[in-house]
Amino acid sequence: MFQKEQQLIEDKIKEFCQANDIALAELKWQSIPFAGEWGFSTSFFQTAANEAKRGKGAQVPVPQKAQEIAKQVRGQIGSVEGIGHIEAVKGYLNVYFKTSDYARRVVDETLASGADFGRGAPKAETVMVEYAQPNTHHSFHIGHARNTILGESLARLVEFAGFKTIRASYPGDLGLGVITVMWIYDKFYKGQEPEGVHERGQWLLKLYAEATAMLEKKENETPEETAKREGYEAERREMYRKWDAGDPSVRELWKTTRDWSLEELRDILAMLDVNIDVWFYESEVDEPSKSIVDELIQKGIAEDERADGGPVIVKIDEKLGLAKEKYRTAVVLRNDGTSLYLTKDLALAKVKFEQYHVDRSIYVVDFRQSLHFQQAFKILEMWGFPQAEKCYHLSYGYVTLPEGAMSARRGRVALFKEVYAEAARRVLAVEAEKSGNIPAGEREKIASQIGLGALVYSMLSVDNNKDIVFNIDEALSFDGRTGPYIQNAHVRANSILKKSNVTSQTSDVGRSTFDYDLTKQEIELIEQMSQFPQKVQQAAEEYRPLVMAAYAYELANAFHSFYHAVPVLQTGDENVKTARLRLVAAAKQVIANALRLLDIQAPDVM
RNA sequence: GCCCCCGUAGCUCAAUGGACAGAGCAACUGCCUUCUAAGCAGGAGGUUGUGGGUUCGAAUCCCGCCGGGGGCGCCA
Repeated sequence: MFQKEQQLIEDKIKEFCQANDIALAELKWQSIPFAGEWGFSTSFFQTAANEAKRGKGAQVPVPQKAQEIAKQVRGQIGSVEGIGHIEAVKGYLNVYFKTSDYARRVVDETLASGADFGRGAPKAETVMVEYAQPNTHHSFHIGHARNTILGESLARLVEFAGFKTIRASYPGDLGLGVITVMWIYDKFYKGQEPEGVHERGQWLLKLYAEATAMLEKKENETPEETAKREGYEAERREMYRKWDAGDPSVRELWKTTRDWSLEELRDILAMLDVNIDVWFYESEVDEPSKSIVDELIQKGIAEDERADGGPVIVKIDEKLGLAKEKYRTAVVLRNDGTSLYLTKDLALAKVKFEQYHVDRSIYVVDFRQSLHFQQAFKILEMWGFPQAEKCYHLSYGYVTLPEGAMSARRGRVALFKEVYAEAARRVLAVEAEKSGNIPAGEREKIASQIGLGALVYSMLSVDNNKDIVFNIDEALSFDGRTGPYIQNAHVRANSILKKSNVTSQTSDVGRSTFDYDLTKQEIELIEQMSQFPQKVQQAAEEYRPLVMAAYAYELANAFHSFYHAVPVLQTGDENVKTARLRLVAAAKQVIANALRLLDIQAPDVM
């Protein structure tokens, strides 16, 4: 936001150092950690170290030398438009803005840009973010929710940072797990169908758990039990074979049950305000992936061991001549000719780049699949796929329950839908006592916004590579560093504006000059607001919604402090009141923008 | 055996080469006849798992060790 001044000073520093034969290191600008005044700073430690290496002032310790240089530089800069004063402290050069100018610029720019405040300049690249890849014939649990929330927030960040963005979902609609559910349904539950989208979806999960129990080898099985289990297993394999061969009745059963799951998935994505642009399905890349395997065999990359009862494999390490195992050997086709997860990802990459013309492809998938993606991307490279290096696996930690890993087979899962309902229930209980003024009809909607805000924030305020132990009381907490805390700041800002008959949309409350003595709370708030654009870029570049989540809290925190300490409507001075109203409108806007990037709703009342 | 991730306050997490390692929760002290107390203000809490190394400077980078988790030929 203040590149012009920064550039000007940078030029002056360079000029000075050149004239005085000082080996200036690259200038890294950062904000000054102390609150109270705005500015930016740079240090001269590296430059001082450079000088020491050249034998100049070798006796002087680096920090002291850095301070000397900072002092000299400071003396040379003179006055710069918009800059109040400049200090040399502890080896740093601190450049301070004129308070009233800075405040006015931040507030004016925020109100002028509105929902676009912080948006990055358009960039030429198109980025595809693939997330929301639950398996069908299961139900959507809290682990899928983390994946979806992370992917959605990332997509919003990348898009807002200026990239053309395509959101892709890739449900796993085939494989042994899917067939397992179909097998038990066909054998024991044929014709049954629970009422309700979610009931039906969740029922399939129960069938899966039941089927797995039947098919699992038990200790101390009687010969009869073993025979029965082996019979079931043969039936399941046979069904898979029939699916693969395109048997009409099996395909029909598959289509029906698959739709049940997909309906549930679409409903959940709507709750999360996720709008997928492109739907890929494993079943659609199944056939194309097999021809890729043929090609791999022809090119001598893959080895076909099917004649000896083996699968088709790629000995990646061996082909690359690696001494240590790294990529290992990957199976790309079963001995019965059916494809695998890995096989399908080869075909999917091709579709993404060739059909959708993306420049970069991000796969949001938990860290346990790291080897899978390393293998997939490496095989693509060996195959001669030029965009292999543009594929990036965004790995994140997985979600477990306090009692251990979630397990669909054991029926030990925290279903998203149930957590969501519980969240809304808890908010409603709080609303009953605190929000008497909200009409009953509106309360429910707000309750789900706040409840979801808590849940979403708890997922995004942990860095990607950290596992989450899902504790419902912590995830749905409304106090402290939480989603509702940030939403509440938005609500309070709105409350002031409402009482003054000003909204952020009609921000026309007259011009303001901020030429009075600003309180430290106002200064801190404006400081936070001004950082939003760079936080957007950082979060998008690092693929880390956490950066935005942490920022949103800091911003809300600054607003709450301001709200408490600084009167707005009660201010006597009209000029001050006008300026503060504009500040509140601007702050509300930035909070809303930040929440939007986190896929959290910003209600006006709560 | 090989590879990946994690280890920071009692607990959950920030800080990714720079200024005194910061928040929240829990516990403690104050603040609602004043724009919503889902809030604010304050004190307390640390040998950043451990031993070396690189650097003017390391929670951060490199090597070793310890502890926890995950992955490693026909699951997804």
